[in-house]
Amino acid sequence: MDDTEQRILDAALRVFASEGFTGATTRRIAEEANVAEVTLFRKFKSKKNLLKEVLINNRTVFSSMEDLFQLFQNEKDVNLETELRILGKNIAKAMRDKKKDSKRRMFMFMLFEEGRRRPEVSEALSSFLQMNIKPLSEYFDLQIKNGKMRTTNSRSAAITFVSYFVYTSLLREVFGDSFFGEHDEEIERFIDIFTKGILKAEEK
Amino acid sequence: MDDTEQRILDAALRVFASEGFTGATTRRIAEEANVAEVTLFRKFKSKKNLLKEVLINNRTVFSSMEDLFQLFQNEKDVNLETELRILGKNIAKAMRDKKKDSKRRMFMFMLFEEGRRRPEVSEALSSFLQMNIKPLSEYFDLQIKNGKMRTTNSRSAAITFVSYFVYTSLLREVFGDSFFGEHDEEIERFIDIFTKGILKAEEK
DNA sequence: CATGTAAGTAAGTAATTACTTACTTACATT
DNA sequence: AATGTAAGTAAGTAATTACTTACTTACATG
Repeated sequence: MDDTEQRILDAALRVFASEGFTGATTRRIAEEANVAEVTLFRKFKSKKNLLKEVLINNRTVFSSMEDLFQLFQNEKDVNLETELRILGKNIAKAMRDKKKDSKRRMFMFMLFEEGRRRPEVSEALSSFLQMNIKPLSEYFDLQIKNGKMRTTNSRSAAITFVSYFVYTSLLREVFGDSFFGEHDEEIERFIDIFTKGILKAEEK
Repeated sequence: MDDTEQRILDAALRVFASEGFTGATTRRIAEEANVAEVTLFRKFKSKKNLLKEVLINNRTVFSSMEDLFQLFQNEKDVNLETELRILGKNIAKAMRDKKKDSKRRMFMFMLFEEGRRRPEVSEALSSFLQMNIKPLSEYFDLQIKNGKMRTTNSRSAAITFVSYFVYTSLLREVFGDSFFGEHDEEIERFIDIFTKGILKAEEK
């Protein structure tokens, strides 16, 4: 992969993420990448095509959720609740630490908007989301098999889990940390509800 | 309220929702409202100001969640799980039936994007979200007091609940119904997890 | 040295867009 | 009949934007 091309792709990711597809200008992207605007067109033909290439370029990088799961592949005797708590905090940590991730998250967010109008975009988005949900529901299936988790639809459980993290990280992005309190405490509370439910014991 | 003004506000809501703020043109909005473009500027001065007025105009209408809760104010002896199941299905039904709601949801979605750049927008969005979360967590507080729900942070419970519905309705909007199965079944499964948790009884 | 390649510079085109100005039409109130 | 008001028509302005063309510079390779 060309260095100049890569720099343009990275810049495009950033600018698309912060301005949206319509709001992003090729001039801004070129500026961000430190190339002449014309170079951008020579390499990528059109703005539309650039978006497509950014998507392809980041397809593997987006699957960060998959990496997080490799942590658990070996450890077998750990408590499920503890494991999820660790997973949740790792996700939160990844979101906090890496500024790159914030850009990616916002880029994804932009894809939601753009996906409503452009089928190729929604397709790319769909396969990315599946990439997050699939390993998680496979993990849940395993836990059910191991008798650590009660029999529920594993995909529904995965969606519930992912919903929370997507939604709250979105809110944190828009409102800063003012909307919630401390990250880890909030996650503790979610995991508590997710694992034990909200009902009183005798009501079940 | 002026009839023409209202027609412009309604049209603006629709166009902002489907095109985003940047993508929406004043020409399109005027067309949708069946007025001359110049009328739009006479009444609302600028595109920015129009967005602001749309926000103000819809502030009360957005609080649909509040209405849904009035259903429960009187019934006291119903099972909490059943109640939540009904609430969930009502939300889903409202989303399915009313086409207006789809526009509002998409408008809200656009606000997330726009809110990152414009503080007035994120402010309006914040107060709207509070409007959804507040009655729900008050409801949970009541249930805890009545001994039907175990002691958890009611706000965290509300956010978990809302996360699921916001996220899945977003996905349905972008991907159609292909991403999930039947609406009601999916909700049943979520409520099951939300109320009972995912752990096996002996693991708690 | 000669040639090819990747990049920049500069200027420009055609379309779009938010917004303005000047004037007209239709209707309602005094 | 006279006046005010809310709307339309038409034309235009200044800026922006995606994208193009023509030419130049720098560098690497044969």
